[in-house]
Amino acid sequence: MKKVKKDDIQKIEEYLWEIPKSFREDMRVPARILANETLLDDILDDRSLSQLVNVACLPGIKKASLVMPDVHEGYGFPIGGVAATAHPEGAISPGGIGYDINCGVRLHVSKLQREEVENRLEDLTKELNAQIPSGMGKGGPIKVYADEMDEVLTKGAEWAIERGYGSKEDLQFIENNGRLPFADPGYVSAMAKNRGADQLGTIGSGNHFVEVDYVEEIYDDIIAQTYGLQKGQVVVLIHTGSRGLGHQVATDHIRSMMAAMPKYGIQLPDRELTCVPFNSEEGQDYFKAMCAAANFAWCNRQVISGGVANAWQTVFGKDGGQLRLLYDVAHNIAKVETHTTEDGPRKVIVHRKGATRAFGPGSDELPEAYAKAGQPVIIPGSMGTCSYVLAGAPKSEEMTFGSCCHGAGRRLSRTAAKKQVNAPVLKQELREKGILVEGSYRGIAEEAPIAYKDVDLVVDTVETSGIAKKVAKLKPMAVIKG
DNA sequence: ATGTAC
Repeated sequence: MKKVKKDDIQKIEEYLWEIPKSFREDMRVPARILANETLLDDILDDRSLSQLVNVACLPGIKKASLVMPDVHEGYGFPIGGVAATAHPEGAISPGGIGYDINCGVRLHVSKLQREEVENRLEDLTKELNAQIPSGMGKGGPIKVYADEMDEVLTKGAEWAIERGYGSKEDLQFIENNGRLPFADPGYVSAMAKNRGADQLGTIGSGNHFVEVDYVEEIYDDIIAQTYGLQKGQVVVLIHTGSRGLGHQVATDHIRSMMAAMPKYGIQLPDRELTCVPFNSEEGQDYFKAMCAAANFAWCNRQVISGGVANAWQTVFGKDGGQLRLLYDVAHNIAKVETHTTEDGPRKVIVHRKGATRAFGPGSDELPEAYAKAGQPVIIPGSMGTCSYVLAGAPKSEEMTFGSCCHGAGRRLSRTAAKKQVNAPVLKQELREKGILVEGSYRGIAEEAPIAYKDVDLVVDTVETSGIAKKVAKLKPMAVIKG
């Protein structure tokens, strides 16, 4: 396969680069990279750009194959990628969504200030760790079987709210109100349901976490006020997805799609791009299952919010107040949306893999309270650095199908990170910086700050590109990991 | 990411 070299990439505007369609004859659209030169140079040596070019070959892809500045290699598609295909006959590809269907983040805001929480940080960390199971394969206190699981898969976050995890007001602050209507549990295998049966309310491992932060800086006073963020305020960030259930949904449907592909005469440069027409039987089966797994993930994050609230109340009592949900947004998902393409406005299937929806002001997908501000875009950084709250801006519609980056983005593989990092030492270093970390040494090593790109650089790139606006910077105080 | 490899 022809490797992408710097000479093959044209700069088309500040922080926007293009690999033209002429680069390889199987490309159907150009490939575009949102990055500054430093971030671009970092990805020339790995497979990110080859994968980006491969995605440009998908049947029905519109306008361009895109990557955000936090891009890195993934299964078939790069992580940090966006691909929109023609609805209804264009491709749907599980690799464009990822194994962790509806991996996403939610942010809660507390009424407490940094100083008030700092005094009790040890206790709070212990309590969060006790309330929220983490780690590979770890189960939680709730068990959902048979009909009840089908209800979770259909209702999403609402299922948890009905059982006392959070309140009805939360729903409007979740992307799609925490429920995709096309979910059909009938397309989720018994094995997938079984793997998820005891995993509601658990964070899993890898980059998943529950983190306590304080607002270190406000960049946009008006939007911050709209979102209810103030300097010094303590917030809680939750990052997890659909656990073993979503993973099994991806596994099952990738397998059946691979078998079905010849029937549709689809040929692709990489078998990991497996896809079928969205409106084919296999495409619809996967889509319904993917929506169900997405609902499971929203339910999972909602149950975790309940665990966080319990820990909060235990440590701070009634005076600690509530943890209002600021927003919950997915970054591994496919959606049918209307966007402007080379055909004008039309329906497309937007694959976001390690990319966050970032709708600008005026979108009717936003809660009323945020209509003028734009959608909150939550960007978790790495463990010891910082995270950001951004607001979706108008240019995201023009440039990225209403999408933005999803984090700092890996620069080292998990294995490379483990080789370079001494976890006990890192844990102690972070403690000396005032950051308490609970998690396995393996998890801590794999997620070390050195394993990630510079989140400040990533965020500056998306802001300069105009797809999102900086609202606030969050500094970690305590992290619970798998 | 993931009962860390069909």
